[in-house]
Amino acid sequence: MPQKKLKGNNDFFSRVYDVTMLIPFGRITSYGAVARFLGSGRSARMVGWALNVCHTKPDFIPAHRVVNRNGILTGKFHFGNSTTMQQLLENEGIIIEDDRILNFREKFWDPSTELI
DNA sequence: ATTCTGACAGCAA
DNA sequence: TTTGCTGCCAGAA
Repeated sequence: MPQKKLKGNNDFFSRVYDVTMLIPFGRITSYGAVARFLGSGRSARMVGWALNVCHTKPDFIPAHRVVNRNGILTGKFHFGNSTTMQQLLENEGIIIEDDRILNFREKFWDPSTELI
């Protein structure tokens, strides 16, 4: 069987995708929260980098549910149209105004707390 | 091997 | 309050 790049069992990216896909419908989280759950609390940039190439993955990654710590849709430009990310979130009941989630704290989902 | 970059976060001013 | 710099780690050239 082909040895696919054996970089450890699951590479960092796979974990990011796994956690991201576990985000419940209508909930959101932050890059830092995911990074912290993965072990490196200060590697939030890697989470964003992983989501940057999530389009190359066969599975659907709800990357629109991941925003920065301010609740701002910093990655909306990576969804093709700038309004796609906001549309997806609003479709899940998230209220967004001026690229910022209003009820961010209410909808926030921390994997290290909720996921156990 | 070295250098640059990145969908961030934290802190200083 | 906002702005800017720094740290962080993995991938691409």
